[in-house]
Amino acid sequence: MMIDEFALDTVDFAKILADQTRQEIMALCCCRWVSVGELQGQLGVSQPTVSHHLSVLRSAGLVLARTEGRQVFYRLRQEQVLACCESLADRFNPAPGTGAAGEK
Amino acid sequence: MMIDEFALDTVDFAKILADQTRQEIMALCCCRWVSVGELQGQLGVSQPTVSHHLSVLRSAGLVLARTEGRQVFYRLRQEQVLACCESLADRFNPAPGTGAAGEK
DNA sequence: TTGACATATTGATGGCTGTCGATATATAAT
DNA sequence: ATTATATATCGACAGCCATCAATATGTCAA
Repeated sequence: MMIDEFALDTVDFAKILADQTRQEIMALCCCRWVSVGELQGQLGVSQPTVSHHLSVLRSAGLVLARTEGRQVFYRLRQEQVLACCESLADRFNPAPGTGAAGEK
Repeated sequence: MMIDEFALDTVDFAKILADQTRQEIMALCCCRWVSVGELQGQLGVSQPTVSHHLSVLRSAGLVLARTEGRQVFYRLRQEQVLACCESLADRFNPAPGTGAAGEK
């Protein structure tokens, strides 16, 4: 149960988060569709840089993309992100409740 | 409320987690005191490397250190780690209830 | 088709950092 | 004091990656 297509490794997930610009992009497209242009406007970086980060996020399955006309809108896959955050937290939590039998 | 000495920035926190060896160290000293030597034994890296990572974790306030004789024992500050994980998750959660006034 | 606009890709570069060997520091034992 | 053990620090190096300028690709308008 609770197994999505493929979950991100906790280290890979952290590596993706380990960048200021990328976290800002994630926050900006959190609960709404945002175009690349608007992202570039908000952040202070070049357009190729924005595309690069979006490519990373897309490869990791952390954003969805929707093309409309000549622009592309992105949106954060919040469930995936939160699931990864939970995996992280779990790694540093003693696991008394894995669903197995002999609970303490 | 809920303001600890100083909380880690979400980006800085992610950067600290963005390394395989460091996450392993954190997991190894999660709920117990572990010496540098034992860490080195478990991981496949040199002793200076272990010390380096511990230094990073110590500077970030994510581990406690206790010297005993000639060895030093480290232990993860789980509360800090979990608090940072929560900060991360919060960043990608719409915040309808921050306690502030003008909710949407 | 031509031109304007939006995004993606390529290639190059500079900075950061994880790693190690060598060495320093500190403590315990003889 | 000397030696052995445990950890920390230093210096150097290699690999990774965020960034940009230039260019390619794709789409709409005229």
